[in-house]
Amino acid sequence: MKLLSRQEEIVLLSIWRLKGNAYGVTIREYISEITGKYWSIGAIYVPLDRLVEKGLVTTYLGLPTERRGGRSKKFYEISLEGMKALLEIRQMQETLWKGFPNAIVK
Amino acid sequence: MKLLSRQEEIVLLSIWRLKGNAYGVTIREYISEITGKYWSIGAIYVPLDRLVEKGLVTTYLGLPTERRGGRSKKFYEISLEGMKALLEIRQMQETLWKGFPNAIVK
DNA sequence: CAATATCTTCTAATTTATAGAAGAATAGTA
DNA sequence: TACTATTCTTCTATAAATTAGAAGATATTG
Repeated sequence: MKLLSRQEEIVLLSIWRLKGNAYGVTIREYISEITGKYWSIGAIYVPLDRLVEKGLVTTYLGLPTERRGGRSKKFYEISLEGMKALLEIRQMQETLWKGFPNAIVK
Repeated sequence: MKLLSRQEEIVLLSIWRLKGNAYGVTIREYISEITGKYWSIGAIYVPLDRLVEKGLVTTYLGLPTERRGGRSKKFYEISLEGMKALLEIRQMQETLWKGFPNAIVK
């Protein structure tokens, strides 16, 4: 299996953390918050679509809520494959980062 | 500053771990070993060049050795900027991964 | 119905990643 | 010296991922 890209990792972990409330808008908000950077709409939906295509996440449509407006929310969930991909990348990261200092020592 | 890409992270950490012995060939070997995957020559040198261009690593040429063959080795070192970029990405990762399980629980 | 709000789809442009042929430099050997 | 084997990097082309945001869809409110 190919390694997860950076953006795939971030998006997957966001879905995991948002639990049953992971859809485009909340994922984008969460990622902006964590990274402190601006993320365009496409920067969220494009990798989401790819993750679905690869089978790392699944989706289901939400029902109308009491809040005004919007198409049906498209909720995302991590599949078993997605969890495995995350575990794999974490293992690699732990190997790579082992022993790396917590601050810059000159 | 933009986030490090996956490949930039891997390459930077490889340089860090290889200390004074980080040049194209050893970096490629190390990354293959860590990831268990095949990496083409370009997959190493292209991101290396970009890291130099961005100022995250510096280079110096090695002198001929007793071993046969080859152009001068081009050694790589992480710059202060590079270390900062690594610390930044690690902090983000720790936030993202916090609480993630060690195994898949159904 | 018009106005407003919330969400997703789509597509184009930019940046990264991936592959490997070609070229360069050095040492060994006849 | 000439030639062969070896080790490394440069270069360039293609594929894939990232990024941006206009458009369109759907819902509520007045």
